[in-house]
Amino acid sequence: MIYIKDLKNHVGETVTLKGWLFNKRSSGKVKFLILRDGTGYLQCVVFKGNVTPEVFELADHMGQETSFEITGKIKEEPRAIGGYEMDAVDLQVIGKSENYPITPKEHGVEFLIDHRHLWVRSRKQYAVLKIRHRIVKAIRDFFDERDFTLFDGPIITPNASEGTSTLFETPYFDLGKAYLTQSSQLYAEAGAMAFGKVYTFGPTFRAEKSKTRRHLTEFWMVEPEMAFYDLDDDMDLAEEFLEYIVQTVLEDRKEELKILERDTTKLESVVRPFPRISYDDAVKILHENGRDFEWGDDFGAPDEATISNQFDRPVMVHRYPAEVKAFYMKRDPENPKLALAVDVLAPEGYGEIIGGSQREDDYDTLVDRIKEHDLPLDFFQWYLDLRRYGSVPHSGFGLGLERTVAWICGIEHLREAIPFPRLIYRNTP
RNA sequence: UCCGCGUUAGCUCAAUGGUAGAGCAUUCGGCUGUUAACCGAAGGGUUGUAGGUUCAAGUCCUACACGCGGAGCCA
Repeated sequence: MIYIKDLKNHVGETVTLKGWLFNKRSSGKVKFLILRDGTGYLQCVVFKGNVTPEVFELADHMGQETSFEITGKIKEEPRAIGGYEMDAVDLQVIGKSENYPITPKEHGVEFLIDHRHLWVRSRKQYAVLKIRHRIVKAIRDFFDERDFTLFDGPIITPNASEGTSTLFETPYFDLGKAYLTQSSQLYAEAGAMAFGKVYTFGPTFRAEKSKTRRHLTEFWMVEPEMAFYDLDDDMDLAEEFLEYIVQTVLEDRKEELKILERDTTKLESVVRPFPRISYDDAVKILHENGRDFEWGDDFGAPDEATISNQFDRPVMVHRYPAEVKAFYMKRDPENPKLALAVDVLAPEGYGEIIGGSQREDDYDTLVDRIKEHDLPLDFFQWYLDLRRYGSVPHSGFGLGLERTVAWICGIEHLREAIPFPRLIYRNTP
């Protein structure tokens, strides 16, 4: 099987390619069929004199997205998309396509999501999902090369790590209710005590009634967890990690970034060191920019945008008021009102892409925190075991895959960053 | 849950309260180098639903449904 991406090795040869009709133009006795095969696009030229009358007639009646097999000689052609072109001598339809809904003109969001199963064939969606795949591979490579062990958490969980209000619920045989995971972090902590450095990578589920371009009910998250790392070590890793992902995509997915018309200078500046500012500094920035903000609150989306707009690369905001953060985060020994937490805010208003912290490693303190948050102590006995048997300082963070994809691709909405988005009012197709 | 905007041809959108149109798609015709090709023609509508005001409603009013954007919450 020969694919379009490999045509540079077949110049001058007569080859047979298989794919779908992306677009078609004609001019009297010459027809241009744009073939799409999942690896690229190729303009196939059908001259009336080069093919049988039947084939020429057939070329005229193929609808958009018809699947077909075409044979012809490959030549270099700077005028054509991709730089190569085929002079066709034969053509065969594999599966016909009539009245394909997604035409080469503009469409609205609702229509496109209704046809998501077809929309992924479009050039821009194709580019986004190719980049998503490269990001996933970069994530795995990064941790694998640094001696992290993949240690996935369960999807079905018995309890909430931070309360049950935002969880999807499902009946579970005689045990009553179970929930879909909203984070594998607690399980990753168990892994870190076994393997030293681990990461989990999988889908997570949030039943939050968020109806914005930055939210999905099902999204993918990668969560590294490291024994003997403090908050500074955690931030060092997060910054190296983001630089690696962005620079890898810049290097490896130039073609796709071009299709997306991404301003790559905004990505080229994503190199270490990233600015690190405390929550207090961030509040100062908000006040200097005329925002009404009270110390102790968590940042809203417009606040995050104001902060991240001060910098040309991701900014790490650390040491948040403990009250707005999760129970498992360790307090700052120098100021017990603060949690040793860090959020990484992406540039260009893409918001929080990483949330992390140093974890509470003291048994008694953790028990107090669980009680303060009115969480059921019974459920956390296994988690407390990690503090009973050889507890160590440890840290980790979670990176939202779709937000990272959206940021790197420069797309408006998270729904385009995953093949089949799940939103509060949509679970089809 | 709250706030704002929207719903007209298969799609994207027009239409002072007065005969519902255009581009794309489709079908037919023309063109030997097109790049979202172009040119000509044809078909295609219970204007989201239910009421109301008016001589007259796509347009004004009310309710509902659905969609989009945002807030809160979060990755």
